[in-house]
Amino acid sequence: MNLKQLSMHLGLSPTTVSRALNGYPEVNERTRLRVQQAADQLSYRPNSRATRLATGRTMSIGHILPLSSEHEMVNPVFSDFIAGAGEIYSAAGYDLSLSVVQDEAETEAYRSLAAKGIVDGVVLHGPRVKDPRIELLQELGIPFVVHGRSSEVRGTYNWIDVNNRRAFYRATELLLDLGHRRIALLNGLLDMDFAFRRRTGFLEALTDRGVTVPGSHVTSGEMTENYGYANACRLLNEPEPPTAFVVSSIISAIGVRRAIHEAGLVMGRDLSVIVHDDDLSYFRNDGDVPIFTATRSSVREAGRQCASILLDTVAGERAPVQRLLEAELTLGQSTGPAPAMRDFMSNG
Amino acid sequence: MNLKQLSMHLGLSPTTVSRALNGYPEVNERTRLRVQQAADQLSYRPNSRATRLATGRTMSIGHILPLSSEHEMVNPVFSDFIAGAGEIYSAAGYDLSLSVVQDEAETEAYRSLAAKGIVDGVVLHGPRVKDPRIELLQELGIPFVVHGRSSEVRGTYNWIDVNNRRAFYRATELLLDLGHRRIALLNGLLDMDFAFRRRTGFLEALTDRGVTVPGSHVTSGEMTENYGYANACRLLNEPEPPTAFVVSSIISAIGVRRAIHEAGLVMGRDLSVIVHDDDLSYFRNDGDVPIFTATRSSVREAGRQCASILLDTVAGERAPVQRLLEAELTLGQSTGPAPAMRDFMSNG
DNA sequence: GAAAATATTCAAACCGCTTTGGATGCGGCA
DNA sequence: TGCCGCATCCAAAGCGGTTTGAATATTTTC
Repeated sequence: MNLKQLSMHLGLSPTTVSRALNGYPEVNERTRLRVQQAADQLSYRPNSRATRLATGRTMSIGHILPLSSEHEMVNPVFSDFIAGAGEIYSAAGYDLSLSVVQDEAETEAYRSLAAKGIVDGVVLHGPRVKDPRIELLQELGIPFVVHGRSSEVRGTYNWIDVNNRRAFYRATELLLDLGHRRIALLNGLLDMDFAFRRRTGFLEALTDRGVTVPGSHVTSGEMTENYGYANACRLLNEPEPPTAFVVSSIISAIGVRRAIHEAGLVMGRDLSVIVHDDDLSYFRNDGDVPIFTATRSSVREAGRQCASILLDTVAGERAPVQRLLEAELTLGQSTGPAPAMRDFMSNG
Repeated sequence: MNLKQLSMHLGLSPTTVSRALNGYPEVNERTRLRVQQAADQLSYRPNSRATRLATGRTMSIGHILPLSSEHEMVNPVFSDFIAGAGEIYSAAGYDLSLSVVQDEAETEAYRSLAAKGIVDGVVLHGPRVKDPRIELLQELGIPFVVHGRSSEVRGTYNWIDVNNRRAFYRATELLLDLGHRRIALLNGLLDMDFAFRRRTGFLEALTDRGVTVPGSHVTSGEMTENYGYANACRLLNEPEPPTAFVVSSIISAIGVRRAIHEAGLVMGRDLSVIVHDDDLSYFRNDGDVPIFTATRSSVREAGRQCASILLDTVAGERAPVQRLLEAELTLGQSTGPAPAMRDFMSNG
């Protein structure tokens, strides 16, 4: 059932039927009703290939999921982000077009998305500290929004980010307040903007209190469980091991917990851990007292907000939106006073 | 730059240019070269909206990510699956169109995908024991492939599945061989086909050895970390707690491990755990001796295979493909002889 | 009651590509 | 020389919608 058939069936011109269904004012209300009913009954749905060609818009948003050839990890945050964004897209009648791309081909992927006209806008994931893709997208003139931002890129563009610096500043501060002085950071890859900012927050908090930590206590890598485990093991075996960890991902934190247990220690008593919690749906760090003390910010909500910003931009909204979400610092079971201080307190 | 402009620039007709670029034989080799070069140089890319309308094919595959309103979890396996499938799609020049849909709207989503012609084929995720979507897709006549299968749906269709029954049979068997008699199953939601089959395998192994377990030891739910934790806690507090767990997901198994630790017990000594390991990229259960003894089957590889089966089907391949992947049973640190047997052995 | 204004409908052009059904030109063959 | 076949190219008709510009009803206005 296509438009022509439907219009013949109704004894109307395609023009009128099209207008009736798309809510244009220049069609009689009674006619519109008749058309609407016939369309419902015959379950007519406009062929979107044709609509897209005619309107020049695709009603779909592109996401690029880069797969690094060296690091085999898929961003574990991706599916929850997509779930959030997808809600908004569906509600607005948009599709989501996902391209999985080897990262060396990413530039080409954007170029091609733009030129072939398969999307109306793009969400940029995992921005680097200096991310050339932003300028590329600007140059290509596609509406876009960045999930995160790129510290070393000038100019304004849409982005939405967690206040990573402040979150990690506060997390570190809390540990310092609890008496910890040897604090380690298990961070993401440093070329990622979020990791860079988290480290900045971490280091600033230490500096502001006049605390220094050895370089070996500040690590970065891909945030798998194994990464957390391996680094925690290494650090716990140092002559002067840290008494607290700040961990960039709950997944790595699980590895840290494993290392702590294996060392015969107790998390929250012998060692404190603060994680950044993206509020992933399969690992809810909630409950009466959450497992981990955490800086929490819902990645799903970020997805929702990204999507609506982008849809506004696609619809012609001019001024770029820059939105900084504050993470809440929630206390869980994984933090406590530094051992030394605890001894001091119980001795005194 | 569109086809018309390019053809004028070359002094050729659109027909010839189109044919030259698409490799049709009725164009002079010298001309083809000239066209090819001009296209490259001017970086002409056919507008895919137009191509899609003209050819009637979209070169894109649909995936539907159902979001349940009651269960808020996003399938944690999804992103790795997509990563695998996406590799194949990119290589074949296909896009991936993702719809995030509240599950009560899923039927409508398929209908609409088909009628509006936005995809050439569909991958069905998370099939139920009796899944009406399969018949729907057959009725709609869209090429599709199921990741998993639906036990109570007759007729043949493309599917690719892990041999869940056998995997769990073998896992249970191993535990029985190790002397365990009180074995609990922490399974996924029972209307999911994979969970149903896993339970079958589990129960069959017990029956074959004449072992019975109380109903409370066979649980099902959404496989979050909390689910594993809560149920393990409950079971460990029973008067006759299980000595071993079979767990359907590595994420839930992490919760189980947490419960075991909190109970002051040691996994692999006091309690054995076998998990099904989908080989997720952020939680590699490998290393010299993997953390968990596991039935392992890569979901990424399943994604690849699903994708190629579907592309073949879209290309006109007639016979439905049914492929059963065997999971490998890999020994890790989480299993050991049943405590009673250990005592027996050390006493003897 | 006629002219003007407004409401309603339609024919046809268009979006940018593919593809059908010729055209055109050229060499080979009888 | 005339005809045929082949290689090469092209005009035009789709694909199935939207949108412009104009035509036809229907009211409104005086």
